[in-house]
Amino acid sequence: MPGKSKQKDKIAGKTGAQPSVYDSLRKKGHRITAQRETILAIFREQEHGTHLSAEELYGILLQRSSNVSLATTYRTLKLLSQLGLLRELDFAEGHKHYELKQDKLPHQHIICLACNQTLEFEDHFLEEAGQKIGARYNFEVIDAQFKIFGMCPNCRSAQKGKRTGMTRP
Amino acid sequence: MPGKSKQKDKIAGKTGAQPSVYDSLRKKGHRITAQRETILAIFREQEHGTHLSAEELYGILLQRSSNVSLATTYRTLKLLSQLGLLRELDFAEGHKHYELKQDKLPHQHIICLACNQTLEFEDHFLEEAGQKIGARYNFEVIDAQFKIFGMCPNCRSAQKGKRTGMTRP
DNA sequence: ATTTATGCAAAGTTTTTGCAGGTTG
DNA sequence: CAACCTGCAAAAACTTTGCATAAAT
Repeated sequence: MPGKSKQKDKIAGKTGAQPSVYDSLRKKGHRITAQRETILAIFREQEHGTHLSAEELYGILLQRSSNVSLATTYRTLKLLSQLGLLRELDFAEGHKHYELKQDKLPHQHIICLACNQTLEFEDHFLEEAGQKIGARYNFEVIDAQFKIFGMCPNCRSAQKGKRTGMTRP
Repeated sequence: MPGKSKQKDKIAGKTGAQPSVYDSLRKKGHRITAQRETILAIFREQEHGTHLSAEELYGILLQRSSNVSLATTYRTLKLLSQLGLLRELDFAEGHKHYELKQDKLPHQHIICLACNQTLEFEDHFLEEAGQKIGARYNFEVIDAQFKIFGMCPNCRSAQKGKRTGMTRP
């Protein structure tokens, strides 16, 4: 279990962010920078379940004239994922996606291998299972992901009777 | 200039390949080639649960003087995964891993984000859950993967002090 | 004979890194 | 101020692709 040191430090959040985020950063000697705050803010603005790729996030940053470089975008995504603030998702598309890690409403994904469509579904049991299994191996669980890969109804019928190769979107 | 001698790879035969594999290939008009057989044979020789990256597999192919190119290695891994003969695994390391898909002894993974060590655990419940959830969305389930990302006992204590160590091998 | 697969090398994507100069605590 | 972070561009890591030839059905 992570040490829940709920320090009542009145860390004045610059953007009204949850103190836990700052704790997570500082805990390991990382610093709070404008770039990191901007990126976190963008994730918080997204609808629950929205996931962004590094390029997509960078695109949003550009739109806002945020002076965050692509390199920093990647560095930040990696760092925040390792701190457990973001979830790193891989849908076998050749690049990763990231979403805000939320304690409530955990969800999992079902991915169509033909059209890359992803659906989300909730399942509390899986969350618990992840914690339990992690504990069994003495791991500190950062994220548990259940992914179902398959063919969506559309692509299934599209390929029926065909002997075509695979389509690459 | 490359007077390629015949693709005289040891063609299956003694590997006791299951007919279902050939069916899977032929079903969609794919062909059975020496390269594909060699690659499948290598996977069958691995211990249950062993997963190989494209480069690792290519390394093995080179060791055996199998004239399978890296391009074909990639193409074959992708094809076999799409046919459901291999499982494509992504451990957030920047490259994918593949393992033989086996109907019995399904297993899942727990991955250390610091040292990339992976452990396997069996859980039949998760397999069933994947099928059930897939059915709910009318998906044809090709693979269901449950992955737990975290910090292994070793890395947990190593980081207690200060190190941010997140080096890549 | 026709269609599919392979090898090669070049090109494509996605992600990482070295450094000098800014920033944070 | 010392440690940490960032931007930039170059480079690395990984994967895909065009095309001529080879092989499977």
